[in-house]
Amino acid sequence: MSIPRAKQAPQRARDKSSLLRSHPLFRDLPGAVIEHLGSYMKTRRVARGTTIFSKGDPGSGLMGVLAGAVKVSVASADGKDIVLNTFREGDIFGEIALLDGRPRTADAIAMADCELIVIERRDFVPFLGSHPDVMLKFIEILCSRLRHTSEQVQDITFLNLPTRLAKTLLQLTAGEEGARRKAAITQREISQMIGMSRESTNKQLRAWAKRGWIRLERGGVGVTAPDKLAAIAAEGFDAS
Amino acid sequence: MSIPRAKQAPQRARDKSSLLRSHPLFRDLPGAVIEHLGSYMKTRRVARGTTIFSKGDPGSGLMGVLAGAVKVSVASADGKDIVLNTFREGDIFGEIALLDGRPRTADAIAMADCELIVIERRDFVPFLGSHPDVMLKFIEILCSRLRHTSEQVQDITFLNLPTRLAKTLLQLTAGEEGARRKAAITQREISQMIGMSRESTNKQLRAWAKRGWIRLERGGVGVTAPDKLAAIAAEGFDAS
DNA sequence: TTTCGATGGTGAGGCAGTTCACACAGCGGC
DNA sequence: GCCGCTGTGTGAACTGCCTCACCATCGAAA
Repeated sequence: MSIPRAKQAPQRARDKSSLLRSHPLFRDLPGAVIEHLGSYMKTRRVARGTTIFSKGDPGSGLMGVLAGAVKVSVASADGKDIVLNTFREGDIFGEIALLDGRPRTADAIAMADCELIVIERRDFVPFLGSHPDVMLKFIEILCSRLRHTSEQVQDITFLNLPTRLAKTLLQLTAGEEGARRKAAITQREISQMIGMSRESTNKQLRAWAKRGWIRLERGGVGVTAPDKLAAIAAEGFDAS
Repeated sequence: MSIPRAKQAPQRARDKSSLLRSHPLFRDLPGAVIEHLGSYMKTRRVARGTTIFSKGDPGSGLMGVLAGAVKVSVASADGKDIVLNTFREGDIFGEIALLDGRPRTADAIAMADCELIVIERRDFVPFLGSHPDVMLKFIEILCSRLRHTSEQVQDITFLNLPTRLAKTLLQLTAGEEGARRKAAITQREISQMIGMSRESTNKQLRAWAKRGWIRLERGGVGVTAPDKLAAIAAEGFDAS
């Protein structure tokens, strides 16, 4: 049984201004300002696999995820890929190019059918200049991104395959409980998130599946023994 | 012949308010504001090897380098170290904990005898709130940090030892020309910057020294053929 | 229905880099 | 002038992960 993907109509697609009102970035703003911003926003639907922006593009705007999931990754000369970050419903991304106006340094690709909002830099920057409180929120976001990326550097240099894989599986399925604890993602994408080869990743996944710690389906993974994975993620015990 | 280190009196130590006036972060501010900030600033001298702050510390302030050099690194459980960033004269660091008020996520260690300035968070945050232009500068800094750390992730996952080493040597000695092109740094520190073992790093360095591309001294490296290293850094050619 | 691309599964063999175990030289302190 | 620490140099053995070369299966498109 394979994991179903949102196809035509992404589920739980939320309204544009609903995202604005509920998002921590804008929650505290007066309604008139939200209206103002909303008028500058466009929405964009993209199918799974679509490239939303590419490395080297002039970084023109801020993106928000109304529905679906997006990965930000870079490709090496010889075809390898590494995922730098993933975003899902309610998240905002592409803020770096928005803020400093320099070209994008990575690709953004839809991991599922998505509905996105886009705010152009030329519309947003003037607004930002007159809203220091929003600037502060962006500073917070940038700080948390920096902490995240630093952690990724540490993980890559200090942890081995099983540890990184366990950690990533737990993150991917965080927030769900029991049998619902699953993620719709291909094994190739998982391998790119942990920076290992697809084959090695597959072998480790199978080993855990054999023990009943996870369930493998086409296009998805279910975590059945999060405690076992947590032990590996925390201690670095192998147990492959 | 070993590379001399600044001992008692760090060379070219600049005045506190001179740093402020000339630093891009504050350059455009009115003199009165600079005076105001200067009154909140303390200076701190630390010897090579001193821990300036540690992972887990409450992140209390912003640091600036008047003279010397600082590395920001993290240690793994089993004693390995990885350097996340290095700072030298005129640089500012520790801004993440300053801005979001969360604990430090890495250690800062003096790579040479240093003279630092410190501004406490409780003094700086109110100032920041009333100076949106300075907030914008910090946003720029954070963006460039993020780009730097992302590049580190890519380097670690895509490049091999010789390539990373060549790249790092060029960065370390950038700005100098000809025979002056050298860096005062131990091989252990280099190995921690590129995330490889000290032994492997040493072997690669020796191989290049034998070809006359670099000169090895106790506590330092001189680059004599930057073009050769650049070729390796760019193309990924080994030539070990 | 056939075909084809994307995904998942698996073993054999190779290699880059680690780990370990040294040895030796400079430099500061006493 | 000795001692001990830090920095460097080097080889042998080991190993985690990659690469390569397949095959099987599924789903969608033709």
